Amino acid sequence: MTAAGPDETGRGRSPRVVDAIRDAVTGGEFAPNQRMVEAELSERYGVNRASVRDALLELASEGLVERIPNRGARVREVSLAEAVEITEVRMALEGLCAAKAAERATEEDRVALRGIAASMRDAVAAGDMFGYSDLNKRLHELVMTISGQATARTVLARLRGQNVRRQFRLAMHPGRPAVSLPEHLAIVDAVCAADPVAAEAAMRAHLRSVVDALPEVEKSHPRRFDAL
Amino acid sequence: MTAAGPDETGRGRSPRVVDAIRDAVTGGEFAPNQRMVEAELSERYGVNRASVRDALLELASEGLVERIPNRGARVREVSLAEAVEITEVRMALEGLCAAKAAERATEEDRVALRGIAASMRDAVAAGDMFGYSDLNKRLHELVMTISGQATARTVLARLRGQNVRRQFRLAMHPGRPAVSLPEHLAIVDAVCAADPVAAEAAMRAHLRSVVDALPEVEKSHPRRFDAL
DNA sequence: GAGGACAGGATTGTCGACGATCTCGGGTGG
DNA sequence: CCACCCGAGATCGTCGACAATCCTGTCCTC
Repeated sequence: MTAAGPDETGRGRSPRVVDAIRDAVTGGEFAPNQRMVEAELSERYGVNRASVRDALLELASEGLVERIPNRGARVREVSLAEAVEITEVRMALEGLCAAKAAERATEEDRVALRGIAASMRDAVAAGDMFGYSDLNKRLHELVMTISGQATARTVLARLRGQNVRRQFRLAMHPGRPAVSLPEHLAIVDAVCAADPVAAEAAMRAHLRSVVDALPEVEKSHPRRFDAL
Repeated sequence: MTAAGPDETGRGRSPRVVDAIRDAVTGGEFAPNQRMVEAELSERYGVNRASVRDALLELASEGLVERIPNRGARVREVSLAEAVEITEVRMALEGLCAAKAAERATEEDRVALRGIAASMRDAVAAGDMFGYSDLNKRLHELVMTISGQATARTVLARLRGQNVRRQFRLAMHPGRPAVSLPEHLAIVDAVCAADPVAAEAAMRAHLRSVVDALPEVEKSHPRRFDAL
């Protein structure tokens, strides 16, 4: 058994194709609902069609692409309703992780958490949206790491991939940091205070506010034409 | 949004091989840590090795088998610690579903829930462990269905596959129904009373008791020799 | 002109074979 | 006697080709 824990679902394989396509999808190089023809991807990435096929299988199980039996794969369109569902699942799971993290955090963990909190304050003060978005991700990941919940971590990693773009747009939404910063600070405070109940409540409150904000950013950000 | 919900992660493909192997694994035809050589499975199920390969990829992403890059796949051994983690995740997620179900349940749903509750009482009174185990599964699934949370449902379905056998052993544990029956009835009552807070609390209390019971059944049930 | 059948093209699903990588055993030198 | 090297065996990863399936546009019939 390794030291860190088995969060990598042992799939090994050739990591390059599946990761390349995953990055392309999450990075927005493929539009939602765009067809992903195996032969095209095969040529684009310079690998065999079977490898592309395996990669698409993997991405389908991650929920990033959608496969229809004899009709091929396409980028999965995550509707607003699904984004809300996913965030509600995050609420439940990250709430659990926050509680566990409050129970298990070492002094070293607390230092790291407070460091992120301080950086967040600075980023918001400096108007550094991009930096704040990155810190946001790091904070949530650190809480999961401290919690030691490998299962929840794996599930959450999978779900996060499905709406990274929406999360990013939310982070860039004007006025959003003013709301989320105190929520993040409350999470850090509760975990550092070793108060599981408060930590879970703070995390759930934060993600509840994300749920409430999702329709807002949806309205202001015009949808790409997603006909058919 | 569709009516029933898109819980089938669009993987399509040839369902037969992957389902056959999945059933074999969850049914205990393969011992934990047993090697699963692609060529052997290929012959056993009368399909090509590539199909077996795809199936193993799928099962690896479901957490049922473990794949090591150039060394093949084997049945994943779910440790007690992992089973606890999985149940804790279920606690968080099914708690969410119970709350949502309490908000959304129709009169028809309530009738179905009370029907299961009554059948559970009868099964326990008659000492029908097997029937009770089946009703247990149906109750949890019905709550998920009523909740309308397709995302949580998909995640939970995946997790359940990883410790069906342990769940079954737990249900068969002597004295267990006496503990779990009132918990199940409390869940049904709270959902039927349209009380989300109580429903979530009841579900979480139930799965907390499952977490607490896991080490017990582990002790009384001798582990199969899992060397190496 | 409308509806249905049919052929054409495109795409996926399946197959057998080749090459790459890893593990395990025997042999050799210190 | 132990450590290292190396070849054999086994298994996985990759490849190109064939067959099955599905969608699209066209043609025929009413």
